[in-house]
Amino acid sequence: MNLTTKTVSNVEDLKHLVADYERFDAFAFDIETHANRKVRSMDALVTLPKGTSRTASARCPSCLRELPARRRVWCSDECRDAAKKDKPALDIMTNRVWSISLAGPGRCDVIPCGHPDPRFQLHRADVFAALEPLFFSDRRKINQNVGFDLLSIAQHYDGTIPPPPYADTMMLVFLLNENLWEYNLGKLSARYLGYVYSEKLGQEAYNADFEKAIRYSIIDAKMAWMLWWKLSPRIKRLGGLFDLEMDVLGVLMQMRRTGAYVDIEEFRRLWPELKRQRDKAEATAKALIGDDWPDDYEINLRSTQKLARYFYDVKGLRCPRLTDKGSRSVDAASLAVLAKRSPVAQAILEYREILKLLSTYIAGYIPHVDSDSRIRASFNQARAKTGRLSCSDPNLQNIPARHKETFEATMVRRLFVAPPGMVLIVADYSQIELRILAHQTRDPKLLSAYRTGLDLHTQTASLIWRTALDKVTSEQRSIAKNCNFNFAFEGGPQRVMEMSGIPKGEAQAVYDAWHRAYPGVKKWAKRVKRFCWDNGYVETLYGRKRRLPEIKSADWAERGYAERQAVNHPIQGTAADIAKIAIVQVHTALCDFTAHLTLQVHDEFVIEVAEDEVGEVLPLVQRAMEDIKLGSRPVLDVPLEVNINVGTDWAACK
DNA sequence: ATGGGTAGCGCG
DNA sequence: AAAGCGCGCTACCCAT
Repeated sequence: MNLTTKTVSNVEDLKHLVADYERFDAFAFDIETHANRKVRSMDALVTLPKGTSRTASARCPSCLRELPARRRVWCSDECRDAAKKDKPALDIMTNRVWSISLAGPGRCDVIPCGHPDPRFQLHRADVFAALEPLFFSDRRKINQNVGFDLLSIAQHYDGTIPPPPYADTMMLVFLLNENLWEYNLGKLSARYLGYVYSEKLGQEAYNADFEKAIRYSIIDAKMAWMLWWKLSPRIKRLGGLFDLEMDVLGVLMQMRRTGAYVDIEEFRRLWPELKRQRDKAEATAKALIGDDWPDDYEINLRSTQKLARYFYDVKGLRCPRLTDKGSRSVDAASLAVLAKRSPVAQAILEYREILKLLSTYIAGYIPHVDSDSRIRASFNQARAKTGRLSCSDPNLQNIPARHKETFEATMVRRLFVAPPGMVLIVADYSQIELRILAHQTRDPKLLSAYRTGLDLHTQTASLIWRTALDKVTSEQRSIAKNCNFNFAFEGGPQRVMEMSGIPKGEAQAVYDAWHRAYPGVKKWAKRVKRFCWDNGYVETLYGRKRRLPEIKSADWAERGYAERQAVNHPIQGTAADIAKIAIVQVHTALCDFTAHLTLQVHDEFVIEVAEDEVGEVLPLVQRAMEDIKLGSRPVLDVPLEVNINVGTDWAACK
C-alpha cells in the first residue's frame, strides 16, 4: 500500500485536510514532541541556599538535585539519559508538540508546527483548534502507544483527553503475540509489514534539518495506520480483550494525568535523615570488620563480590547458596545464615534495608515529583505476559508494605497522602488468586471454604495437622498460609521449609498432607500442562493466551519452567483480567464525583475522594469490584470479596 | 563516558 | 540455567 504524503503549511490546506479526514471513521495520528523540562522540574520546590548561584553549586542539570560526591555531571544515569535524549521521562504534562502527522485510507499528512527551522509553520494553537473536530469525535484514534500521544495532546485542550474509541497498535500486537522481545514500531513494521526503516533519528529529529525531520515524523502515523489496516481483522479472535484493553487505556490516561499526591516536604525532610542513618549503619559495619579487610582492595559494602571474598575467603565461613551464575551468594537469606557466626552479616543486612529505602524510594522518587506535588508514573498495559499492569518511571507498585524488625519500612507509604479536602480509599481483593484456584480446580474443600466464608488458611492448618478448627495455633496458620501460596503454583517443600523454618522431613510431610487435603490442585495442574502440550498455549477465563512453546523442550529445566508458567498463567492472568474489568467499572462509578483512581497495585486500588463524598462512593467502589461478570454470569463460582478502607495516607488504610 | 550483564530486593 | 509466577530499579563490574 502506497500512501500519498503531503506537508501542510497554510490554513487553507489545513481546513481541507480536516474536511477530508472527517469522512473517515478511523485515522492514525502521531505527534512529535520535545521536552520543556523547566515547567516540570523541581525548580519550584528546591530552595537554594542564599548566595549560591545555580551554575556555581554542584547540581544535576536535569533535576537540579544536589550532586552526590561521586557524580560529576548528572546525579543519575536517568538524568544523563534524559538530558541526552531531550526527552526527560517523556513528560506528558510539559512536552512541546512540534509536528502532527495524520494517516488514513490512501493518504498521510504532516503538519509541522514548531520545528526550529526558520521557514513559516502554522501555529500550534491554530492547528489544535482546527483538529479539534477530529480528535473530539467518535472516530477511532489509532497510534502506536496511543495513550502517550493523547495525553500530550490533552494539554492543548485544557487538559481534556480526546474521547474513545482508541486503537493502540502495540497493545493489539501484544495480545496477538506476547512473546516478541520488543514492541517498538520499527520492529512491528518489519515483522508485519515487511517494511524496514531506521528509527535512529527518533531522538534527534527535532534537531535535524527540516526535510529530514518531516520525513521522519510522518513514518509513525503511516506505519500505525498500515499496521491497523493489516491486523485489525484479527481482533475478533481476541474475544473482547482488545476492547477491554482500550477501555482500560482510558482509565490509565486519567490516572496518569491525575498522578499520585505525595507529601514532598516530608520526602525532602526524610532524605538527609535517612542519609545519616545509612552512614551510621555503614560505620557500624565497617567498625565490626575492623582490620579483617585485606589491604589489596577497597572496602565497599554494596559490592557483592567483595562481600563474598570477605565472608568466604577472609573469614572462611561456609557459603549457604550459589547464585544462578554460580558465584557465592551474599543475599539476605545467606547473610541471615552467616549472621549466626558473624555480627558483620547482621550489620550488612541492616545497612541494606536502609540503603534500599533511601536510594530507591526517597532519593529515587524525588526527581519524579512534579511541581504540584504529584508523581505521574506510567502504568503499562503491554508488558506483563500474564496481562497484569506494570508500573515504571517510577515504579509505584513495589513500595515497602511489610513491617521490618529494625525500623518502620512503611514510612514511604505514609508519604502518599490525601490532598487537602480529600481522603484516600484503599480497596483490595481478598485472596483473589486462591479463589480463582478454587474455581479452576473445582477442588471440593477449596470451594466450600470460600462458599461458607471459612478462613482458608485456618482450614488448611486443620486439615494438615488434623486438628479442630478452633485449636489451630497462629504459628500453624502462618505455615499453612505459606503452603497455600506456594503449593498452589507448583512450589515444592524446599521453599516452605526455608520460609517457615521447619525441618526437611516435616516439610515433606506437610507437602504431602496439603495435596491430600486438596487433591483437585495436582489433578488440575496436570490437565493444564497436558492442554498446553497439546495446544502450545494456555489461557485465562477471559481467553487471554500465553504461548509456551518450551513446554515441549527436551531440556527438563526449560520444560519445567514452562510447565510452572502454564499452571500460573490461568491464575495470575485471570486475576489480572478481573482487575482490569474492575478498574474500568470503578472509574465509571467515580465519574459523578470528585474522585479519582490514583494507583493500582494488582489486586489493590487507591482512590482519592472529596471528604464529603466518601460515604456515597465507598459502596459503589465495592460493588464495582465485586460484581465481575463473564458473559451474563458471575465470573467465579465463589464470591469475590473486597476489603475497603479510608484514611489520610496509604499506610493508614490497612 | 556508555551499555550490557549480574546480583539483589521491593511489591502482588 | 532453572523446582512457585509476574514485574522494575539500584548498584556494581567490565567491556567498548
